[in-house]
Amino acid sequence: MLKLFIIDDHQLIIEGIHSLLESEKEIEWLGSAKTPDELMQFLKSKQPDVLLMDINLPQKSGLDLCKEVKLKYPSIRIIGLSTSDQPSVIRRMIDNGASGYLLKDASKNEIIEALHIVSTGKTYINFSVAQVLKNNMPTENLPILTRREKEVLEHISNGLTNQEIADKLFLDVTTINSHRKNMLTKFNVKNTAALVKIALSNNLI
Amino acid sequence: MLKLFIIDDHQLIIEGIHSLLESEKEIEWLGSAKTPDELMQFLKSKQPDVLLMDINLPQKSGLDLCKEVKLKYPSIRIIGLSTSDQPSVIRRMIDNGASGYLLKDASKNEIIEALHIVSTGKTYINFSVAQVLKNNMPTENLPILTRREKEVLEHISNGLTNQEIADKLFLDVTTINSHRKNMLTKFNVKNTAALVKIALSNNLI
DNA sequence: AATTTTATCCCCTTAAAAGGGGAATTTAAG
DNA sequence: CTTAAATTCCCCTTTTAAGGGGATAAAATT
Repeated sequence: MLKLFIIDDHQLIIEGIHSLLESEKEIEWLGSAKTPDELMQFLKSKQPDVLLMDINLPQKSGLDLCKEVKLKYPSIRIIGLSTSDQPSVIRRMIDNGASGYLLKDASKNEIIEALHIVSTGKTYINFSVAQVLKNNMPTENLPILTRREKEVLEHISNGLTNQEIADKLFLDVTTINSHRKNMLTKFNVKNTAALVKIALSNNLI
Repeated sequence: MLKLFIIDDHQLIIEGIHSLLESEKEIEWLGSAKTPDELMQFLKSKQPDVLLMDINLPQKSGLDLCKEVKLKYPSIRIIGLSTSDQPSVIRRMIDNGASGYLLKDASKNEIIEALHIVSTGKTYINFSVAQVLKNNMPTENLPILTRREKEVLEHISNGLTNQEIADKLFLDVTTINSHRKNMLTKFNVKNTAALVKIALSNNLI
């Protein structure tokens, strides 16, 4: 009996997967959560064998949540679930302790297969996901934004100037300027417009 | 008996909804499509009463597809389905002939309710969608970018300076600067970072 | 045919960001 | 504990964008 729990902010997907797996005798549906808080609350009392996790959660990034869950409950296997097929995200998800990755265009059989493989401790990568990863092995090393940088970048993308951001965060203008320059260097771009574009199209903010 | 067809590029959602509605006796599942071509092919032979349509299709925008289907088969009721809750998209979807709109965080019951309401010719708007619309009634009229502006903005988002864009398009720097300033005015933002963000998150470039 | 939008070019001024350094303290990681 | 990374602050100069005007010709709409 494979105990399964799912976290996704979309009710439809939760119900859909539930309904899809209902007929599977060897899968036990432990329940679902729509927010990270709900999930962590549930895990206190009961732990699934496998956790299906949508990585595009509104409140918290799946990356962070994955790390958090793995830290507290190392025995839980996590399968990332998403529509996006950005290699960087997939790779980072695996780095953060996920045992597998499924795109939402997977079929019922693929999910079931993934659940079983993962529950035995192996890693499952969807075929199409594997393709994406393979084609991007050499390239695609996205810089990592620190917490502060992310915060600053968010304000930048909302049109605030260095001075305004500084006021808002109770910091010096030069500090904000430093962060800004650091990010430009990190991403190897030469102005804010390009920075915002890269960050947005990689879901970094 | 309500004949239902669904188009969505995600297998999981198709199967999920199918499984979800299987037990509903008054709903007849006609089938599903993953691409606009498949859909149009199917419609030649058979027409559903209600068509559930994901508006974030990779090939073609749901907006256009909706218009196309409605033109050829006016009797088919269309319900837009998406994760996004951008008021502009929802409104344009309705403008293009959709009879309803569901967010993917709707529940089973909401879907069933929507299907029935829509099939009688009425319009169904999800509660949360309605909220979004209401809060954006007066505002939310996205400016329209001209061909040239779009071209310039694309270069801006790639990090080119006015001078570089001017060189590339064989124009004067002041021209590019004019376009830039026009766009800032149009979108009511005060710098390029915010401009790029708005444009990207509304798929304008 | 008349009007509005688009696209182009021009002026000048100010504000802000980018570029190029350096350095001190926290905080996190090995 | 020791090292590395993150966060903070500072200097200075140059480049670029933003703000506030205006003008003209070509398209596109009405």
